[in-house]
Amino acid sequence: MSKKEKLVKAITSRDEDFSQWYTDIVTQAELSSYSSVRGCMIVRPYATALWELIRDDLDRRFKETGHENVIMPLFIPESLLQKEKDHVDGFAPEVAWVTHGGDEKLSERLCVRPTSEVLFCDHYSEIIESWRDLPKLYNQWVSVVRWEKSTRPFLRTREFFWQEGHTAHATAEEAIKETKDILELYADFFEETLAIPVIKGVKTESEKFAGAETTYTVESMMYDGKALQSGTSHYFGDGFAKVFDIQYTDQENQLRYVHQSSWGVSSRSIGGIIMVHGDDDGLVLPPAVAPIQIAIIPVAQHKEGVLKKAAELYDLLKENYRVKLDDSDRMPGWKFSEYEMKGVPLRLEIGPRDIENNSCVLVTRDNREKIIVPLEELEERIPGILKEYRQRLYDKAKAHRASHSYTAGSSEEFFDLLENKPGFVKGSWCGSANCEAEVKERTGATARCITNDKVTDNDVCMICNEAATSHVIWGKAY
RNA sequence: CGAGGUGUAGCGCAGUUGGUAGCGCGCUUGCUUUGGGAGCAAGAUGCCGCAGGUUCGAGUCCUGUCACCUCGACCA
Repeated sequence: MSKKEKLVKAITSRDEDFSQWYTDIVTQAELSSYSSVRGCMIVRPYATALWELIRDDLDRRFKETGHENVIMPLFIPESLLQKEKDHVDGFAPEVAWVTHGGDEKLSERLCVRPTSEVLFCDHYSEIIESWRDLPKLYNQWVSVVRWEKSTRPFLRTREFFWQEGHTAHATAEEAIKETKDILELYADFFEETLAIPVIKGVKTESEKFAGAETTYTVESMMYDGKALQSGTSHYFGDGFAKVFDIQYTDQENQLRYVHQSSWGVSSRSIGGIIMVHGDDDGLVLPPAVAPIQIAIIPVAQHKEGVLKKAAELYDLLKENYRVKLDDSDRMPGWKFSEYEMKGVPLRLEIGPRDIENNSCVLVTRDNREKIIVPLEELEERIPGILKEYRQRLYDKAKAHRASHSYTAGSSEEFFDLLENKPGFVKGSWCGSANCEAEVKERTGATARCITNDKVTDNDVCMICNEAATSHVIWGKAY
């Protein structure tokens, strides 16, 4: 079989039809299934394992930085949701309502949480009294519901899984520091753990979270050049505190409002992993979150000693890695394709020839390079091989982003790039919502984030030609 | 929620002017195979999305409805 020929015919080529490719991966790699509830997905065991690893990594980071997990109710009374105007305006159109308990109509309808700011605020108003109670660094791992019109597995579903951190601080400075620290935490998580390069920045007024003063974001670029908002961290100032009356007494016996932040990363990140790293043979998973890191495939397993040796290697490696020994009666070639489809970083082949040479064959998922390793070197070689593998994923994604990123020097160039080149376009902006809306109308692209690049006197708005106040990354988004 | 498309076996599909259900893959069992999705043989699997209607007779025609897909609008 030629190298160029697609090994797995079941997957549509990425370049031919990207969204069909995405759907194929999701079903073929057994990540999710459609459920009987429209817009909600079944997260299958493989994707659940992936999500658990993502969760564990983030959770460890949160706990290392002093955060505590809590669990808030699934429901929000309508009156509570109504309290903060911007917030309710932002979410009301897409909330699901519970109106009955059994046969009885509820005196007040309950919404299924689309996010939990108001629940945390309500709770904080009761438990915070003194400066000694601060800061409160809470997080929860839950699912939320937003009644989306059109849905796609992992990227947009009516119920999705996430963590939402909600913190309360004595001062604005402290809350802003928290907001930014979390942004850094998220960036590091995406880059190190998921090998996905991100751009950090601030959302524009029209793109920021409903009720926030400032929204920070990490944005990543998918293979098709579209952006995925991968994590957000919001600074609330004391806006919610004033509405929900969250006050504490400071060291001078003065009543003060707390300053708050909230931040979240969702199961959407799974969609990001698929669309950044995946290829025409299936998923490609970063080692840190791969449910199976090494797949051991015995070759000619009916021959004496093969399964025994494979089992020995399994026992050796399972101490430090998530290993799967596939001794099913499938053909070896079938197994190769199967674990490539599932994005397993490393395949270990062991057959009679290897046993004779006291070695085995390691194959890395991304480039399919075959490395023959003497068995006595196996344990010491694997960490380096996985490290280089992760680095290749990251470098490849970064190079792809670089080759699909542009800086517009003029208005014509700006609109031409956005209309004709998939990817990110950096362009200076005057700060007006009208100009932003015009870009969206003409090109479908939105302001992904404001960078902290310096603005000079020569920089003008790409839309209206007035003096620019910031540099913005523009792009079409999921 | 707008425009278009598709619903027939687990999956992908065929099914002619209306005449009573088929192919490929997968699944089960057995034998032979095993270094890139094996071969042969024997099996199993259907309220033709759902509800009405026309007809002696409907997968096929009509009406309604639901679901899914693609593209817009809205959004993590």
